[in-house]
Amino acid sequence: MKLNSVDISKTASASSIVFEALRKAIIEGDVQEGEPLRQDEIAKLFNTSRIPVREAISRLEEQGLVKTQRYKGAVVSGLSPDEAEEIFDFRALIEPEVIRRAVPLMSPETLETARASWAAFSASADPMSWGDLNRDFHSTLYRASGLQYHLDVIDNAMDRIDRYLRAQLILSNGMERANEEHIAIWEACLAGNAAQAAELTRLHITGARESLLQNISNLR
Amino acid sequence: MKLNSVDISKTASASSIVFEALRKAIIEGDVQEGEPLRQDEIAKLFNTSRIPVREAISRLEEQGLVKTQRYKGAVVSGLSPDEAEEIFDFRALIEPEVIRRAVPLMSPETLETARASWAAFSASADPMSWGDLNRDFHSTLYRASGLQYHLDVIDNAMDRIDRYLRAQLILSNGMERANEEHIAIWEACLAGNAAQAAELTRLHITGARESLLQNISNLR
DNA sequence: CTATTTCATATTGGATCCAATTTACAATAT
DNA sequence: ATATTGTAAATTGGATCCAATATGAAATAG
Repeated sequence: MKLNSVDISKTASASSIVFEALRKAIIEGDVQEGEPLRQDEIAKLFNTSRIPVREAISRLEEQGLVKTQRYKGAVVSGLSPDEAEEIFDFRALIEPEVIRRAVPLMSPETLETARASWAAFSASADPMSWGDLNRDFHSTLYRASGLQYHLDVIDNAMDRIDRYLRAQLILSNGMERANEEHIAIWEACLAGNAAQAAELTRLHITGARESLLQNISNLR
Repeated sequence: MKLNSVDISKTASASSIVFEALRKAIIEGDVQEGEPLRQDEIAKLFNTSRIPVREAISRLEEQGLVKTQRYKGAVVSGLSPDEAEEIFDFRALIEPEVIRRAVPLMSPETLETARASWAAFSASADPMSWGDLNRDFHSTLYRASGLQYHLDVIDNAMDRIDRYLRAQLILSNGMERANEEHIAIWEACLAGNAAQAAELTRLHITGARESLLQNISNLR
């Protein structure tokens, strides 16, 4: 029998749909930090009951994206400058190592996909899409490493600072600079120079950190 | 007014109690990998309804400790040798850096607490407590860094391999070796030699990884 | 006897209802 | 007027009930 099949067991539950939507809204800054998440309100928005909403919120808390207090509810958690700096330090430690191990494993398809990402990033005039394209570029390269745990951890770290990174891309010509650095990283990957790709990635991250810290007063 | 007060808002909800208990049972290996978590059964054990159990399970899934399939339920997730190796690699990357930054910040109290941990570890004849004392020793030292995000990430990584680490301590005289290495790390910290503490920590982790990989067939 | 098809049971996902707690505000006393 | 107390609305945590799905055994057709 020939037939386009989908694995029904993988269809999303209400709670995952709510979780993904809230996660996206939080990391993109659509709900401000400190803003409370009202279960009833969210349940109505998704035309569901509060049960899946509560499951979604407890998952968000486990990811560090919200903080809850008993009988008071959940608020979107923000980051102090120190906390943001710490997460940039963390990324600067782990991402260079991941790309270093990824370079020898990169297929032509990987490099082509990454090239398409930075090309789209470079060409896009829409600041709202910069964040996504930036993440696509890096995660495409990292994925070649096959280091799933590292990738998950990086994703969580990115989620926590996504808002600040987007702000940083808009401010202070961050986007132009990121673009040049992306091209340099990509060329190092293409050349198979793992050490250089790692070092450029490290500088890319510490550079973004410095730029963000300088601008942090503007963001508050 | 003078009165021994407790912050009632911090009293645990049913779902956190269930979450903590399941987490402990899983990382210590009291529930085997692959074993299903029946909501009803757990709810009865804790004399509660399935609602807090489900919240607990969804949090465990977010931590990677269980995997759930829609309408089929949750099973304790195991690690392939490759996955375990990856997590050791991850630890070998991040923990040396954390201790390196912690050393200059260690107070006499920190060093004393850590000393007490390795002394208890060294003196304990009970294999079941080795895992806890081992974690206490390292986390006491790491905590001095004040790097909360790093500490959280390390805790998650430790949770994922805790079972294997415990097994490894029992097998192949892992405990004696760990003990000697703990003392060496502690002495480097006492001497304020951050670089050495970092390198010894790295060797401590990669050594445990090698030993575990050699024994991994025995564990399955 | 084997393969397929009911069909009953077990289990999970979600909706609705109730209890516990917080919050905002009016009422009261000093 | 100000501080305290009482009260009602809002909100969350949990229990119970119902619906959707999976599982496994009995029934049935070949």
